[in-house]
Amino acid sequence: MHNIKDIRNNFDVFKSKIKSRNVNFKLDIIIDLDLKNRKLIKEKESLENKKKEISKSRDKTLFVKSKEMSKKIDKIAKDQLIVKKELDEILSSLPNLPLDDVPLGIDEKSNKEIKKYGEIKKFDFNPKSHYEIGENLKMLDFDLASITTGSRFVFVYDKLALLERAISNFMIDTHTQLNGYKEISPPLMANLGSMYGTGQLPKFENDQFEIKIENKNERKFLIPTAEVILTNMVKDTMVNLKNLPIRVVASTPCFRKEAGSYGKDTKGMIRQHQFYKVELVSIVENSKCLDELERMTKSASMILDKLKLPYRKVLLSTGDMGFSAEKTYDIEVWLPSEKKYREISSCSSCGTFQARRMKARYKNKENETVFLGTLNGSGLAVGRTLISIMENYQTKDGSIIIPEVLRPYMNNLDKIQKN
RNA sequence: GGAGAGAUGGCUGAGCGGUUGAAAGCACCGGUCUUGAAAACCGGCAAAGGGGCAACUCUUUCCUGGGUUCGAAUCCCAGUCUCUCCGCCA
Repeated sequence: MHNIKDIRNNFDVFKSKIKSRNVNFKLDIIIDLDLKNRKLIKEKESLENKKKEISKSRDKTLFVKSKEMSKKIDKIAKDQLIVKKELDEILSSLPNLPLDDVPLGIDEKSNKEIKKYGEIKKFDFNPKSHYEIGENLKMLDFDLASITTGSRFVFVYDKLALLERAISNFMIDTHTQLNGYKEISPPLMANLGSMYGTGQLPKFENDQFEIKIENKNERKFLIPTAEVILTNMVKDTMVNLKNLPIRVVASTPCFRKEAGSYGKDTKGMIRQHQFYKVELVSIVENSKCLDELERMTKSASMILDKLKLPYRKVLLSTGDMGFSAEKTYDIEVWLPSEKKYREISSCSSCGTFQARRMKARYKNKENETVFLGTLNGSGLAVGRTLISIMENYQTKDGSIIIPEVLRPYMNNLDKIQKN
């Protein structure tokens, strides 16, 4: 959520930053609404003040007048509320402002590669896609999932299911033991307030799976990412400075409608309605967001280092960033079958953007109440990690070598092969 | 699902129609003392919004939304959440 005062004082900067995010919305209306809003507030408050005086005087002869004023106040308050609501609706649907070092661009083509890591393996055969490998092993079944559930779901069997579980456990252990994150097993549903807090609502409602609930005052959603729940752990709270930074990690299923991506990645496990993801969330003093972003990105990429998978770090452009982000690094892993890097993690600093929506604050050293900084990142997407292991560690006969760091998590199994 | 109890500032907790934005304690910040710290003592300390260059000032807020009243944290109605007991159940 944007601060109207900041917008007012720096409208041109605000305008150009929002524009850089490919929002075409006539922003000038914000100024109009703000002016109108403040005018009505002024009117209302002056009447309220007079009314208060009457009440304080306890002068019975003025009581009638006071009653009239109440009616007037009600009317103005109603008008004011309409204006305020319109203003808030606009402000809450505008994305965060990108930091100055974020490359300008309309999509991923403008992303800036920071660095490549690891070595791309040369195969002496034509590497297969993960879904070919999985189906040959009879350990992935997309057809069955489409019968029981629908498209973009999958059954994972046997040793491949074990591998998926191992990946998740390995990641959590790494983050808790080496990177200072605390493990959480959170609810997998979020209420309206939480969805708003992290920025999934109101703008991206049609990407969310909503749970049907009898009580229509109550809305619940399956989490599209654990970020929603983990970040909202500080919603409406005043965090004690000495408890910062807060670093938490959770492995959860994530649910997304993937509306608008019809025909994209329809084959395989790349883009599913349900997938596991290990999520990192940091809650920090707002001045420390950028340091924390570097730290978080390192924590995430450490996983790929340990798995010995080739990847690259990319700085996203203004057009490719998520709604709440002010700066985002993507980590992209090499997929031999596609002969390109694919996103496996996205680490974002949201600055105070989410904290404003959540009313999540702390008292700084000067004893002022200020908004927290929030960051989130995948550490990593489990499904896509599974894919990348299958593809990068495949052998000519269709088996999969288990990366060494995962073997302790798989009863020391070193290879998955056809039964 | 049935029966009760509750929701007040960062926290604990008083207040139950009119100088109550709200006692007290804790926490926090500043100071005195101390070689330093602790303790003790003194002082400060809610948020959001409006107006003002500023000092400052005004409005709103005691779970949420309605209502009664000149006036509501306090009274009435509806809802949400939390806790306790009973039932059912992983």
